[in-house]
Amino acid sequence: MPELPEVETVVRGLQETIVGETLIDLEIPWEKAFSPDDAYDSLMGKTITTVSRRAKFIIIEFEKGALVVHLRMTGKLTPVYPEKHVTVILHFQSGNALYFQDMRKFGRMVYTDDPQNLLSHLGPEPLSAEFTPTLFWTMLKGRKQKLKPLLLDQTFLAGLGNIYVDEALFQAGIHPESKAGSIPWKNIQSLHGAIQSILSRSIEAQGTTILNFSHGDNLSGTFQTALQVYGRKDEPCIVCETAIKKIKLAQRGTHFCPGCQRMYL
DNA sequence: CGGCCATCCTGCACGC
DNA sequence: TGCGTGCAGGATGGCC
Repeated sequence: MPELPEVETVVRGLQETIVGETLIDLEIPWEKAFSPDDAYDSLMGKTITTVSRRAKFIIIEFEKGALVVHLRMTGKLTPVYPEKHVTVILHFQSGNALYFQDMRKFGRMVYTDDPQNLLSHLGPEPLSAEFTPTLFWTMLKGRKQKLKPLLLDQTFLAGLGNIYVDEALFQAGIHPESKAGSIPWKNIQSLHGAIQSILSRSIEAQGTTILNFSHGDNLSGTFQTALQVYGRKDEPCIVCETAIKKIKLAQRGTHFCPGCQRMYL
């Protein structure tokens, strides 16, 4: 499933392939994937000027207006025609096309005149200069909820997904059920560092990073080898050999080491 | 406010 | 072998 680093990789690819393309047709085989349904006239004949990312959203900007895309679990944007699960197709004047393929059909593409406003509810970017340990401390201060659900809240911090939250909390030695406002300054610094290093290492590993854990899907690539708790239920912790525990937290599978990750209450 | 839950989807694992 | 059941998850919205 695409997390922030995968989305960043997709965006970098699109910057090379679709900027300058002019839209001449729009096909929507799966209607729920696209909104609003009267966007056709606004988009036709428009040329793509930039492609960027905000959290896990892809922003495809035209001369006027933008398509904002969220891949959710299984979405892909590809210039190569996929046989199955195509939800939206952009046809360009050049003869090229961009296919939105999405097996589970959770992904969405929205046309908007004002992408900034559409995404204004999002919290800070975890890799931005703005997101400092001091800011993180301010954000956590006084918060009473459990740490992991808060870290997954995109209005709190934008871009972290389930897998990387588990990994960051392990790396920082903090129990996912800790009370957010009770984390000591030193450990906030550790967590901040863990979040940034995991995300940036994963971006570096991009070409080969495939984090699709849904059951039988094979993990290929390099970053999987860096996963220390996610998907390792009952296996020994790589640090202390305690069996990795899996619980349900905020409706999400949550992996942690009871030996290494301390609970702050 | 915090913590639940359902919803959307499909493919795969598992048990019988 | 084959079938039914349950699980996985990002984000939103509703409920208590």
